[in-house]
Amino acid sequence: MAERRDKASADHPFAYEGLDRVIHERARLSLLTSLVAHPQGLTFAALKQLCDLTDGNLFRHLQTLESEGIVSAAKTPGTGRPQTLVRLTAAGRRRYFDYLAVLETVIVDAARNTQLARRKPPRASSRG
Amino acid sequence: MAERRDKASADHPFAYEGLDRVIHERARLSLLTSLVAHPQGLTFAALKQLCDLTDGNLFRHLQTLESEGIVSAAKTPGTGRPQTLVRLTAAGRRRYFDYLAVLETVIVDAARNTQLARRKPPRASSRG
DNA sequence: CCGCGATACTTTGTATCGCAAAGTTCGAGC
DNA sequence: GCTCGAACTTTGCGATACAAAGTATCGCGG
Repeated sequence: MAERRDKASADHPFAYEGLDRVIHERARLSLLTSLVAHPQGLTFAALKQLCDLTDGNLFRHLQTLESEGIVSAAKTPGTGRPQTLVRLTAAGRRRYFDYLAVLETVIVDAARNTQLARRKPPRASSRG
Repeated sequence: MAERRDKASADHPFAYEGLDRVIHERARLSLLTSLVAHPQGLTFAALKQLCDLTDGNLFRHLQTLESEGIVSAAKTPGTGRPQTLVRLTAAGRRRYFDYLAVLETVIVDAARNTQLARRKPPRASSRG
């Protein structure tokens, strides 16, 4: 049941449509992996350092992620210098893990098919 | 020069600079995964079907991959309709697996860090 | 108090690149 | 011979990643 999208997968076994473009981008993948490791949130500067991004680059990607509801940016309301604290939302975390699952599929596919390939190409996907 | 990269990795643990932009693109990742599974090569039409790509799109990505020496495209020399047979080169296969290794690192990192995160966020602010 | 530099964030411009629609060539069928 | 269709190829548009430059605030020294 509920194999509607699997139908497409069956027709196009290597399409990997589940690879969200929003998350798949290297910089954003880095950011999200960082944030997963720090559920209490990370500052702008910390993210910049961890992911080796320039200011503008980081800002742009954070904007994208925030507009998608994947991260939330809260500015410290105190009188001191307002530092943005970036956190991963629940939906964002779920979406991230969903993406990771697809990545694992890619890796498993590659590994399994490589096994077959190394043994010998018996029949090259005759039917599916 | 190459050691500098490791140094950078140490400073920026989540940068994942090893994620080759050429391979990381979804369509090309699909193509390479397909080709890994079919060392005898695949035709233009087969790749189009497997990866669910349009003609122009497929052509463009094959161009990119070929110019990088990742795949080789050989046209059937027979008198019949010349069909391009695309194969993964040895260098391409190596590069692909190198990329996959980095992907695995991402997944492992995420999984490990998630373990810590799932235990519980002990204190909201890391440093006071 | 006022300038000076540093830090945190934002804006803007460019160059790249993914994507698909249209074009071209070749073979098969009528 | 002409048409239809499949296999490629070309072209143009739109999105976006990237970084350089700009703005605002804080802390320090005069």
